[in-house]
Amino acid sequence: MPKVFLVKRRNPVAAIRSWDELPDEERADTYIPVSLDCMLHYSTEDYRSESSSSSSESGGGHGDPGGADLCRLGSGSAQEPEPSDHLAPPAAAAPEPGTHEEPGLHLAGKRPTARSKIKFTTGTCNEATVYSCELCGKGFRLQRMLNRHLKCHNQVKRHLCTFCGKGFNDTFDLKRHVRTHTGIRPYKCEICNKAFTQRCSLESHLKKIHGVQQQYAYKQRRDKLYVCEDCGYTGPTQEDLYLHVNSAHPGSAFLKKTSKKLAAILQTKLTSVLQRNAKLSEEDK
DNA sequence: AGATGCTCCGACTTTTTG
DNA sequence: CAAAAAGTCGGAGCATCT
Repeated sequence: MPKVFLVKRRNPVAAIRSWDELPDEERADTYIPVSLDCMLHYSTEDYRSESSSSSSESGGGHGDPGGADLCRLGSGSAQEPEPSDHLAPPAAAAPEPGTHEEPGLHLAGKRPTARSKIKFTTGTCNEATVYSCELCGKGFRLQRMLNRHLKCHNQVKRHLCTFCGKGFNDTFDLKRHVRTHTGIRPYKCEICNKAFTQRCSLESHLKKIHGVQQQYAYKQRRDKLYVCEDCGYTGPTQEDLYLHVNSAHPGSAFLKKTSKKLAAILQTKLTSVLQRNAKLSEEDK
């Protein structure tokens, strides 16, 4: 099966550099507001049959599936996922794929074949409430986790790449993807200067090529890297990045997105720095 | 105030390409 | 086989809604 999601070429039409500047309706006209309907029409079997017959279209779009309506709520011990139940053949009422009018389905590609990697998270929380997915039986401790998981089953994706049109469920996924278009590679190997878009790629490179094993405890947070998605600049702190963007990319969406609280703090620091610099330059005269 | 949604990021993983 | 790209989940912070 050809790899359908690899970015091969840049869409010459897409000239918009920053997707964040787009309103929701433009960056994702395929977005379907939270509603149960779209998912009730979409059984697992439909999903699978579509997957198997999927064209070479890219990952296509998911949309908000409608949250808790699709979950079964129960205790962890009494509510084990029942995959066979969830994977049962589609209800007869289920429409032919593509027959129900789902806005944006024209853009929504077919989901790739179901992956084998299934992580069941219900096993360790017997006493806790578990929200389980009606489609695949996965369980989640938090409803918001289930809600997000449900997006994986949906064909409509909210976040579209302005370069190639590929859709993603998560803004971060889109951000990560866009780096393949912009060429920004924040993670550099200090030994050979080779750069990577993802930290795991760098760590894999370090281990396999240079035999350098990163010493991180399980789930230990690495030093966060603050990346300017406009030019690839990386800074050690958010303040550092803010200062950079403020001076180098005044119109950047990053500045608009920075929360007011944080922006106020950073702006105060920035102002004091500027004042100090001005004072120093005056003293030099 | 609590619930919920959105966003962000790390982490682990798989799949495909060259 | 290494690298690239992507799928997905855990967790957290913030904003908005009820």
